[in-house]
Amino acid sequence: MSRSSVSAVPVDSLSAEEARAEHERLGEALAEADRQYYQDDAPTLTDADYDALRRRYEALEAAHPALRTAESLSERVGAAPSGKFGKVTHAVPMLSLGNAFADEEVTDFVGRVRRFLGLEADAPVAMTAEPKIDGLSCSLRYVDGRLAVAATRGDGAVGEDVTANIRTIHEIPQVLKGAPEVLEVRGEVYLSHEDFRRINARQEERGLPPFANPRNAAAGSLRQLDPRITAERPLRFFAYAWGEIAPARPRDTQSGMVKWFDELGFPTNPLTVVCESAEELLAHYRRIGEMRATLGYDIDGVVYKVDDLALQARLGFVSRSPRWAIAHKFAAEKATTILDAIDIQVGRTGALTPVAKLRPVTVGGVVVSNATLHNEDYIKGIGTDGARFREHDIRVGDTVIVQRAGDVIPQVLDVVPEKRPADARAYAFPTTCPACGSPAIREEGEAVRRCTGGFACSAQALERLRHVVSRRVLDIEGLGAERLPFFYEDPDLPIREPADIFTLARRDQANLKKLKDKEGFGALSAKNLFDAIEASRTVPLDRLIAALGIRHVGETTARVLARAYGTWQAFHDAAVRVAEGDADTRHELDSLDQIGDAVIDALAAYFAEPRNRAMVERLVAELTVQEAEKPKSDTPVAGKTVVFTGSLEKMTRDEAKAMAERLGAKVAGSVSKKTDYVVAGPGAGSKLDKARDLGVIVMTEDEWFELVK
DNA sequence: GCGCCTCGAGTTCC
DNA sequence: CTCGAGGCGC
Repeated sequence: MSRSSVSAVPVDSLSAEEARAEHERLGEALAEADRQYYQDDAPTLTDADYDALRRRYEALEAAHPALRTAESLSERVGAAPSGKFGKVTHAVPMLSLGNAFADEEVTDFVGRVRRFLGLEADAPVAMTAEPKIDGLSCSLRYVDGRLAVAATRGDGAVGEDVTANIRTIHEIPQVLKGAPEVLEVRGEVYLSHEDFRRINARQEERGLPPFANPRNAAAGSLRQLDPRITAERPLRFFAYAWGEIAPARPRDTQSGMVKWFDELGFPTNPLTVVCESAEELLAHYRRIGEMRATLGYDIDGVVYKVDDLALQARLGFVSRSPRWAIAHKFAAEKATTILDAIDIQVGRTGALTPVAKLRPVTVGGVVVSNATLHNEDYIKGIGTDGARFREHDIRVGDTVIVQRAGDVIPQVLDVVPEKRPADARAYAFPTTCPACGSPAIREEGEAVRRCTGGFACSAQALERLRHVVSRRVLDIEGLGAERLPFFYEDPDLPIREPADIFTLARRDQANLKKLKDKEGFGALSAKNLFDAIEASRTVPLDRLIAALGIRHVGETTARVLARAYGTWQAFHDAAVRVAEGDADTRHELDSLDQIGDAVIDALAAYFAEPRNRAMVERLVAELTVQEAEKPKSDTPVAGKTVVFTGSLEKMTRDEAKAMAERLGAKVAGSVSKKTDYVVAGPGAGSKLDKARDLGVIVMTEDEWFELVK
């Protein structure tokens, strides 16, 4: 049999061994064909032959699910960055939006915007309202009017290069007339209901499994390695946002920008309107809700944005999402099913989290079989659920109501008491760790029960490693949740602590290249893994601090610490000092924004433990740590610590803080001997007195503006 | 001391 | 995405 011919033996009549052999052979042939097609640009197979191979390969996996491993080609195509799509760093990050479900949250949002801007409670603020399309967000970069790069959202900072696939979308112009030198248009790629049905019919004709919903089909189509497949899928696009624009943005409102996109030839959503109050926004929300079923494409809510771009700039961002926009989601679809069991998972901090194992049920187009139960009290029904007191206690065997929160995360909402089996017993939450058997205790006043096993608990160790390699921390491609347990257990090349990741290649050399001979590993995947690890060896200080996994020190707090200390050595020394009980250092940390006793205690406890310190030393010895992005140093207030107090009249407190930080100053909450300036509005009290006692410079808002001008 | 806001730590499915 | 809790303003 030649490599490119396809066996006619029905896949389900093959033995497991025969199937495995054929699967492997086809995988190699397909990989080779891909290489020729993409790299050498010289295909040796016709499209039809390639498709036949591919279909046989997938049919084998369908009949023999054991073949569908992380190494499988079909997994590599829809899954995480496979190395086949290039990475694209967004010039301006693509952020996510905050959510609202109840009308009240929308009113709150509008109130928050007004308050932040210092407007009267009933002052009109122009806001746009537009349907929230349920597809994939994409950023299209045009240089000199030609489509240059198209990227998926990714983690918001770095996405995947899907330019070739985007070029197959007819609705997206390849060339723009009268566009600025650089223009990034952002919007949603989606599939209409009609086209979705057509694609699924074709999938079935070809004996392939149908897509669960239009969004999955759109995602699968956009992330095809083969643009010829994408071209068969009539994807559509709506433009609603932008990234970099140079030399200048031509309009000064959100609605004006969308109109401009329309003039440039992009599809824009016809249901976009400008409103002036929360009531008008809600009225439009209801109008769109009524039209939902007849729109012909999926939407999952309505997005509201402050229209004036100057106001958007003043409002700025909160951590990951803009303060000037919110997504008002439609109520999630609910379903009932039976709770078969309650599993306990152990997190990296030792937290025991109960997970509901459900009789599989379709909710919102996806089959759900697991759902979080949050904690011990949630199962008992202690506490409140919004306005209403929860009275359920959740028992194994119960019929439960499930929804996908924000249409994503499955959640057990309630039980149906009438359907409770007579023999159902109240759930007894374990008091020992299911992984290591150590006692699991609940601290006074805490909701979570934690395993006390610490270093002895393998579940915790594994979760800590998982945290280290995760995307928001060291982001090591090819060493994800799937592979880590395999390395953790491995007798030859174990990864038991973070430093082990970076010594892996060395140890492998010493062991005569064992990795590539391991099951599921080839020479290529071993090399890819080593390359990814090498690429992560240089880390920004904030990510390193986040990687330590200190309680209460996540992404944001790590960044605060990194900026405050600048270098690993400075941070490390401060942490050691505070662990030794140094009061000055404690005070210095306390003066940092958002850092208080709980964070300092956690930091001190971590560095007081010799095993942690040794582990960290070993890790840092393997890394090149980049100094933290220096705050601006060329402004009059750079490096100074400022405290705002009293009622500010020229700017809101948040604006004042954002402004000072932009200029490289640190904003502290309380006055200390480290404070350089106190900016006092009318009605300032004890902080002003303290500033005078300490001889700190006190100024008015006007004097502050004069200083920073 | 209370209440608001933000962050961290947990979670699912593709 | 949600919940709980820390930080901080009032």
